[in-house]
Amino acid sequence: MIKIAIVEDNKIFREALIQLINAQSNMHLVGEFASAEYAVKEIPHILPDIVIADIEMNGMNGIEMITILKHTIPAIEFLVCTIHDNTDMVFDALRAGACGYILKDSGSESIIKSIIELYNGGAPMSPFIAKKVISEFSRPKQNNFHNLLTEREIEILQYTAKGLLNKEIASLLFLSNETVKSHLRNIYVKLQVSNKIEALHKVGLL
Amino acid sequence: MIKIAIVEDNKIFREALIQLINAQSNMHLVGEFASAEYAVKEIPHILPDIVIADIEMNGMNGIEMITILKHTIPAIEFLVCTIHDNTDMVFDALRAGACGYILKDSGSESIIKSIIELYNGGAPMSPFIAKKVISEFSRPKQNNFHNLLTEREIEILQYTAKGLLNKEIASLLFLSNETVKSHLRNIYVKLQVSNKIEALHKVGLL
DNA sequence: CTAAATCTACCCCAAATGGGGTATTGTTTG
DNA sequence: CAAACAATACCCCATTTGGGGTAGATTTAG
Repeated sequence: MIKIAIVEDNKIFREALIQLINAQSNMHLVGEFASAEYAVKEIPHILPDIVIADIEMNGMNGIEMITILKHTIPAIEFLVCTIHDNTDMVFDALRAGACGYILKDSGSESIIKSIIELYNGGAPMSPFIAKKVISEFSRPKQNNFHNLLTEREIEILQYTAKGLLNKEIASLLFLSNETVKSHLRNIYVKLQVSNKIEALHKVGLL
Repeated sequence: MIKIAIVEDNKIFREALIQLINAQSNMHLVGEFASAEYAVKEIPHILPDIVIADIEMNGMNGIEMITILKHTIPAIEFLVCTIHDNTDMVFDALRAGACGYILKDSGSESIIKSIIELYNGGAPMSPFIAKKVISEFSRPKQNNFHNLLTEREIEILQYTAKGLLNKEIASLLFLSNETVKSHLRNIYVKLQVSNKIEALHKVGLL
């Protein structure tokens, strides 16, 4: 029996979800909330296995709610169910601790399947969301600054990112410290920054 | 008609995959390779839509192969199909440019479904793999250094991570530069490092 | 071939950072 | 309450970094 709570401020969608859950023999609805504030207060007492959460809500949003609840009771799994597939929102939700992210237009069977997958330790996502998430890993590889920076400059930035001092990089590459410094200065001009950490930010190494 | 190539050094599994693909009306097998070296040479000429790749192979492994081919022809999508669900291997594959990662014991239907999902722009993964990937995003949140560093120290490290100078942090927080420096020195001692970038590494902000 | 870009390396100097102290003021906790 | 911790802020001094040049050697591109 999977204990489920729903946090959704849209009444129509909330009612639909409730009906859907109640129709399942292996699920039990233990709470329904129309606001994140209310959910944050009550969920610690009812301890559901899974919380189905909307993100865009009046007052406290779903991300903040997940952050708080996940911190209080890490065992609860969150299935974000929203109309938005905005990239930032997806990653904010995942960082907050959500393990599933599906879109509201997914259809009933899909939602049920997602709940079960989540309960079994999986991470259900819409294919489109999954692709976004996966792409995040290969993104840093094909970066854009390869046009701007030379091979040597990138090499030196990479060692810089590891926390090495200029002189350490210099001995590694059999260069003078001054040469490493020269490269760094050229990098700063190209990236329009003025220190190592800013440079690492620009090229996505930070 | 989905054009598929297979790279797999295990003959039995390769034959099984070939039979499976050939049995599908909407798929067309355009190449089968028993080694990554051979695949790297030939695949650029046959231009499949999807390459089903093993990772553990004699000679060049699947990761290197994907890295090379993805770099040459970014349009090809890779479905990694392996017996290993080792964390490092999964992330290496994703970083190399694979968009799907399923286990060999997934079953025929599951493999077919994954190919179709990949072809449609999704990112098919075994639930267990998906969970690993998703967890990677929330991992940095529940870090261990909250016991070691004070609130103020974490705050200062966070501004440091943004590339701010000590004096900029000082004015932001209405402190003296010397105070910021003091905090940083205490941080260095606690983390056993000796500069900002190393410190950011230790706490996972880099 | 000439021009541009890259890699190398030096100069000087100022600013920022790191490492060693010490000290005052609260706050927390055993 | 005393001890420990946290936050603030100063001292001195060495090292590192950043910003400005210049310049030779090589490689690349027009």
